[in-house]
Amino acid sequence: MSTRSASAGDAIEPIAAGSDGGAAALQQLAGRHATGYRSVGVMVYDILRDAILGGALVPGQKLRQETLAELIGVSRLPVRSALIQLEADGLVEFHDRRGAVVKSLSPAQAKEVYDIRTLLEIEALRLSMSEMTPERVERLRELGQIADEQQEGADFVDARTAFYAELYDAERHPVLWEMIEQLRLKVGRYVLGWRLVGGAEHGHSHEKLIEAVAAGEVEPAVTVLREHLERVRDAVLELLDAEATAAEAGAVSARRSGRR
Amino acid sequence: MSTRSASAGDAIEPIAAGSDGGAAALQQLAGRHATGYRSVGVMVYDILRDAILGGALVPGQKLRQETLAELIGVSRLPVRSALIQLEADGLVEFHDRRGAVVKSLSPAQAKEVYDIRTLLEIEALRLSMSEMTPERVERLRELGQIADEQQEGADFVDARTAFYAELYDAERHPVLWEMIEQLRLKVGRYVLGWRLVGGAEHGHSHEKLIEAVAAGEVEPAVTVLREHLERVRDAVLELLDAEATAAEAGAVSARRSGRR
DNA sequence: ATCTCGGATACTGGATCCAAAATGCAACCG
DNA sequence: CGGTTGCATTTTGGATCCAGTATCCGAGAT
Repeated sequence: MSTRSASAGDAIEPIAAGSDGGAAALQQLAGRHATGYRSVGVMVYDILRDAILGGALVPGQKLRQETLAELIGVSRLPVRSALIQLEADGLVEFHDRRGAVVKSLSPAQAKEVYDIRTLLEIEALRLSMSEMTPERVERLRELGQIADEQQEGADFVDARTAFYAELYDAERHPVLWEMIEQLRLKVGRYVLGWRLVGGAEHGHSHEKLIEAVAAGEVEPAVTVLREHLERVRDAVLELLDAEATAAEAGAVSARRSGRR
Repeated sequence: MSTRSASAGDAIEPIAAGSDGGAAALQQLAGRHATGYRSVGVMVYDILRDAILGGALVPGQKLRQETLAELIGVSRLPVRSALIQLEADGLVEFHDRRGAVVKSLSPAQAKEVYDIRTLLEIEALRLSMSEMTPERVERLRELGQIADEQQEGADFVDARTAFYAELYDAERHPVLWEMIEQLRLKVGRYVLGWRLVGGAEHGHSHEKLIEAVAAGEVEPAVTVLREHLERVRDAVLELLDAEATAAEAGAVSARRSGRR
């Protein structure tokens, strides 16, 4: 039940989050998700996804199917299903016969993600504003309010998602919305980290955006959105650099203290 | 060959091509892919992907795991893996306890796909052209030549993919390239159908595009690309309309002939 | 003493087996 | 005669079991 046998495999672990590799956090996540799921596979998917996004499983960490299965309390099979889905989402990576690891994002890739998001989200905003209604503006205000109140990981993500789904009119543009969601997922883990550091004055741009949208002023709204994305992008890139240096330092200290 | 004859004969027929639902074509595909795969799961994925793109499995068709497993000659487990991956690609759709069906694209969604592709591919072209080299132009000419020679289903897709990967500098922009690939996959099945109907004068725009790229004329190249995508989009939308009406007629005839 | 080769161990990937849920048919009741 | 409910069949989804392969450690040879 515990992770005693896991110590053998920890040697390769490049970035050590904790000594347990996030096992405790993973079990807590499993507990939160335990209630009333239709299929175990998607439950495991949600758990692992939240674990990666929440930082319990860090980039580069190897994911042993049996360990994960035991921690969550299911068989290895739904774990495999979940890992396959996560691979398609770009969150984990399979090495041929050596299992799966949490995929890490290079700074260049992160920049790409935000540049594409800028392109797509501005397009989505333009399309959405061309068919804006007072009802949607009202709903947008509510959702923005809710989003700003949430502080915690999973709820925060959900609230923000709901807000942007309404802003971009996800109903009417499902493919575009799906693309945007995919990109947001790829950087989700880093955005959460950023939120914890310096996302306080964040709500202000939300408000400016909503007001521009409500007034029907397309170009100002686009500008606010673009600047917001650029600000987040720069923050994420900064955080990535910090992590890279930290990983370097961690590798050095691990080499010193670790097995020869 | 096998895929071509299958799609040529039954391309218009939307549901249940014959009574076997593309079983024969699927078995032949399985034979082609049978040699030397590292993992059975990805083999099944490739087979099913080619089957859907080639038209052997038509939109709306239900995919029974056991049937597919028997046809390909493997167990149900790798079939499940493949179906999960295909779901992530947006090619199939899971209904809760009722199995998977081949996803169909509504005309509105197809239009979305092409609008987003226009956005992304023009961006990719601009980025790529800002760092174009004579070597890449040369390679582009070769790949364009190869692509125009291929007529058959799978090779045709591969050749085109290689060409665009070089054109958009996929190496240097992996995320952007992945997005474009995803979108191309979603409409792949319809593009193949279109290719068979009226894609003859298609190579000409390729040449114009290459020449503009070689000359470093960005805006002309962008225009050629945009017009090309719009032309393909319109053709696909036309084909989708034709399929929709054919489906209607097919449903009527099936009702007349009496199902059981 | 170090490098290489061979065996043992452990992990992933696949197959078979089992249970749970949904659908369709049939029978019974209103 | 029609509707509703219950049972049986079908099919997905999960667990356990098995085999192939890669990694790691130790022993032997140079």
